[in-house]
Amino acid sequence: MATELSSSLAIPRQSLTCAVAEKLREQIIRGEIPEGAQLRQDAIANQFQVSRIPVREALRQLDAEGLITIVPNRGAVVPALSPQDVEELFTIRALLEPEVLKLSIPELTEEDFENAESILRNYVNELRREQHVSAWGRLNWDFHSILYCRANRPHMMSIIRNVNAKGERYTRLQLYLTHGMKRANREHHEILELCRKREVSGACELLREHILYAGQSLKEVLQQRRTTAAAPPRSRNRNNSASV
Amino acid sequence: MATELSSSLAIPRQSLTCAVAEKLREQIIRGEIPEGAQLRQDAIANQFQVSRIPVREALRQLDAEGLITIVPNRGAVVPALSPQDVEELFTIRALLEPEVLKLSIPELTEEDFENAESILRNYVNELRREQHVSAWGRLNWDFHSILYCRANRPHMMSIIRNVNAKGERYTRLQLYLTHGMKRANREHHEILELCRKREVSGACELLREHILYAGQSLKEVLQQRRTTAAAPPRSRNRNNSASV
DNA sequence: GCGCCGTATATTGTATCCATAGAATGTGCC
DNA sequence: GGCACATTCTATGGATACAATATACGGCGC
Repeated sequence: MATELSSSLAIPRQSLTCAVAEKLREQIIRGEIPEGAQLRQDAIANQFQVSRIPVREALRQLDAEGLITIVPNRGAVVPALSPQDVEELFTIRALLEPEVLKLSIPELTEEDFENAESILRNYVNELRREQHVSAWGRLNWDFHSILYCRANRPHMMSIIRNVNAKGERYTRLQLYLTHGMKRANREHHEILELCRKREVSGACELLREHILYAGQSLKEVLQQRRTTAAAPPRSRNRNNSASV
Repeated sequence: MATELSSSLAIPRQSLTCAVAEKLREQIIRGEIPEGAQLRQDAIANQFQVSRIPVREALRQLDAEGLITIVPNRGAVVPALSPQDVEELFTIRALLEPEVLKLSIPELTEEDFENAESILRNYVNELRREQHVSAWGRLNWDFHSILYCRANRPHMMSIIRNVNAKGERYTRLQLYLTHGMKRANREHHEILELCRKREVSGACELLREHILYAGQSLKEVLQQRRTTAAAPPRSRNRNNSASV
């Protein structure tokens, strides 16, 4: 779906900066680089076998995207989002995405529906093997973005993609910790069905609720986790998944 | 009002990259760097008396913000926005800004109102001397952002600021070409009055119409200009401000 | 124990050099 | 004369070395 390399022509072989930014973005989204982690220019340059120039440019780019925070003279870190931050991100999604869906539904093609269904099947497959948690987030985004693509609103899509990227670490958390996968899957099927029937307002409203529910339950998870984390370190060193 | 050097404390003296990005951003927004203009690294580096590295990083940053477009191996250009693009930007504003205003109104203080009024007074002053067209855009944004600031929604504010920045060149055009200043000024006063009365829904609805109207009239201006521009270059070389 | 100072590390910025992609230019051929 | 192709030129993309600076850390004296 996102492999536009398939076409043999038009291969403007992206710059190293873009490649590094993409790799880092993915690592951050997938949680391989945890919250609060410092991003050392030298380490990254070594890891990708490039000089520090592309790395520095990539970091500036990710900073502008809001995925990392560059504090002057102290380097870049992956910011930890507060429950309020997360709620805000989901509120933004709940505002923008139904609007785009509304514009997109009338233009969706049968091929789009099939692609979306194919993703949902993958979703179910991945649901059984929990080790691929990071794949969930990607499939989640792929599903949503397919439904939006026909709206032909590049600026909105760019914003939505960015907001999703910022929150995707947490989306995965919500899917994982609250067993939200099944509910998400059911809602995805319902939304897709409504799109097929071209029931615009119904689909948009359900999408909105779908996003708001995820945001709300995630916020609760985060607040709970925060209070337990803030509590005195009882002997219970639970099987913590902090580094995931 | 942006001279935060005044405060003796908290002077994290921004990096050169940030300074260059800020200067370029301002030049682009003010239209001093026109649409389609190439941004040469060497030229910029010379202009600001810095090496190319901070310039390159600043360009990446502006690219991520969507203010410029970097084409691999061909450098950065200021993209020309189509009427559809402009309409989309204003649609986004019309969606987000009333939402933020809704959250902000209950928290607005008397001081905020006075600041907003002060800006509106400046607005009227600048209205008389048309040479300061570039100041209009800034005052416009300042007024709007003051009304939103109490919503305490950093992510939304960041998006709104960015969308405004992308469209501000055109906002100025609208204010200038359609004599929209007077109408904008009147609507601003009305919005402010409704905020004072804490009439949330009224203020938000008026704000939404205010934005949509500006977008619509601007779109018409652009379409008209496009068709006339495509027409043979009549002798009319009006007191053009194209290079401003 | 507390504060001060020096060192180590990482970022920030400069200068220089090289490779290469695009564009412009020039040349030859039909 | 116009078009295809080769050459040249310019600006970007990237590497490397080096200087400057700010932060963090550790030890030292009081």
